[in-house]
Amino acid sequence: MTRWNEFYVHTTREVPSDAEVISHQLMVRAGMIKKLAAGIYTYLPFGWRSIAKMAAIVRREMDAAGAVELSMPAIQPAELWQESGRWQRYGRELLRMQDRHDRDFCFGPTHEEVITDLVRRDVRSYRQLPFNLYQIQTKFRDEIRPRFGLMRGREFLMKDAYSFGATEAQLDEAYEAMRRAYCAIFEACGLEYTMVEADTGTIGGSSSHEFMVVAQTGESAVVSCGCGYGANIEKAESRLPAVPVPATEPGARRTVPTPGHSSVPDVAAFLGVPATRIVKTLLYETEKEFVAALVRGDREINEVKLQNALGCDHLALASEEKVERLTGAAVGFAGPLGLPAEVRLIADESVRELRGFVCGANESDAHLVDLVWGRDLSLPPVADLLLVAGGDPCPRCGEPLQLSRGIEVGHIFKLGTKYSEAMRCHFTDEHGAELPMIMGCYGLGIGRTVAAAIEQNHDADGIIWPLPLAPFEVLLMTINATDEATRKAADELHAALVARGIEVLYDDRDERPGVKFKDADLLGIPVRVVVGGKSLAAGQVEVSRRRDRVKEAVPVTAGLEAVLARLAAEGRRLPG
RNA sequence: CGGGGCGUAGCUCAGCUUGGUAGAGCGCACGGUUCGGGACCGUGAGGCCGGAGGUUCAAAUCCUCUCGCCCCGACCA
Repeated sequence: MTRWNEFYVHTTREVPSDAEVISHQLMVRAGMIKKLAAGIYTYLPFGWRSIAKMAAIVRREMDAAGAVELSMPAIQPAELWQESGRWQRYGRELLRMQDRHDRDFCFGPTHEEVITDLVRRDVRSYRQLPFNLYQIQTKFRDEIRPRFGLMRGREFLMKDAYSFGATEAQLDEAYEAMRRAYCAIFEACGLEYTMVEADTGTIGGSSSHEFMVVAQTGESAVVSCGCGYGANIEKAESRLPAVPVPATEPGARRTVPTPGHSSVPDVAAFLGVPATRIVKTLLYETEKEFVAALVRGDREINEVKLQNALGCDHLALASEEKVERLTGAAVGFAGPLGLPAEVRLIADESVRELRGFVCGANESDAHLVDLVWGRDLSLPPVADLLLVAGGDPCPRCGEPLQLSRGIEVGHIFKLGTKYSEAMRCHFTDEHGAELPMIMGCYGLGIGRTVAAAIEQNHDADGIIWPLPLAPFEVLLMTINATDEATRKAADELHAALVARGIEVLYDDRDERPGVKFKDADLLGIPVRVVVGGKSLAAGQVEVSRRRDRVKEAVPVTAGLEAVLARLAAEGRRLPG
């Protein structure tokens, strides 16, 4: 029984100036969330109901997949993080604090350390494996730049699960069960989503997939293909068609002046060669060394791939001063030939087949032309460093790849033994051998999924909730709350709906109809019932769905059935 | 961390250049007229102009410091 006047919901007409994306704007306007500090939000009652719905769906599917719920501490001692090595490596994103005894703690951004510590104390034998533990909990990651409301908050709700097994096969099974559970969850939410291959990054591990809700405002770029291939842009591969090499044998290497032409398009135009025959040289700095990465002139470097190929923790483009010191030239004239020995060279596949190519001369206002690998310089170690672009051929079938954007709402990982080895989480197998457990971890952003649902389901007037995530199923409103007949009819219908187990928000405010209609559209509750006014005088109530706004007047006595029919059309299964 | 911007009523913002009694719209309270798509009229409440220091007869306004927030970039499970 929820009457608007007794509930705590405050809608606004104006959008706060910091809300950029539609889901953030609508969540604030609909009174779902309120910002307390950068990236930190209160979930107001209307928003919390939706979060709770999401959490319930996640619990249902996780339980069905055989995972077991627990709840771990949000505050974690530094020792565990020092043991896994992440106290140093995690960086500023880890919110650290000290207690009164000056002991170090952090607010958990994730729980691999805690769960591994827990399990190693309890589990000894292969006969106690496998299992999968999960929690829904508040995490904190001190993001450099929180934005977009719940989409990229610092404090956020996440479901995280951790599987432990004795064998690779058990890991594969747990991973597959999670994959299926995630599909079931996002389908249950009524979301349009895709699963893509993802980079495993510094977490390591053999396999990883991300679940993306398709949205223009998504922060992640993904490529996909009709054949079923899909990957995060950080991971995406392609088979680039070879560039035709010139028919004539390249002449001897020469240095040519290219005054003021430092960018690839400039140089290409100035020299009259296609960008595909230029080798672009980018200087990076890692925690260990300087790196020159080579890529074909028309393409970009994928820095995630480069970082993986180099095996470094930090990677950044070298500063202008450092580039000038290393190359002895202004920025824009770097090349692989004649760099100091301290600079490590690495090349993308795209430059391997080039002959007679152009590159910077490591001399201001000059480029080298007619270079040939093996003749003028040796080909550096080659790796896949390519940033895939839309239209590139699919690595599986060769058809053009589609580039789109998505919101990462779930991420599943095969961790392997990274943490169990570092933290000695061992078990004894049937032969008496002591082995590290094989782990998987499976994250799902609760609040982010709700935000993504709004991003995907709204119109100019407000939210259009998919029923499973809707804070309420039915909005019942009176046209004239002070009219006795209206109040009586609405009260009765309200009671009838509640008796059927329907979640109703009863807007009984003494407000002008326009205000209540606008609020109803903004809140986006799937089914609306309007009682009062002319229709009630004719013995009718008006029933409609937020999704299509097709209004139908039905006799008061048929109001309940009309609402139930619309709920059924929204996918509600009704008891009895 | 680099660059840019903003802190004035609950919200959105003017006022600052050129120092001189604190403003508008929305929201809120009260009265009246209204009443099926964010009504209208009237009255009213509500501010240490983010904070600290300085200049000045006088500071929202000028100067210094500081805190918070936002945008772009770098970074990122």
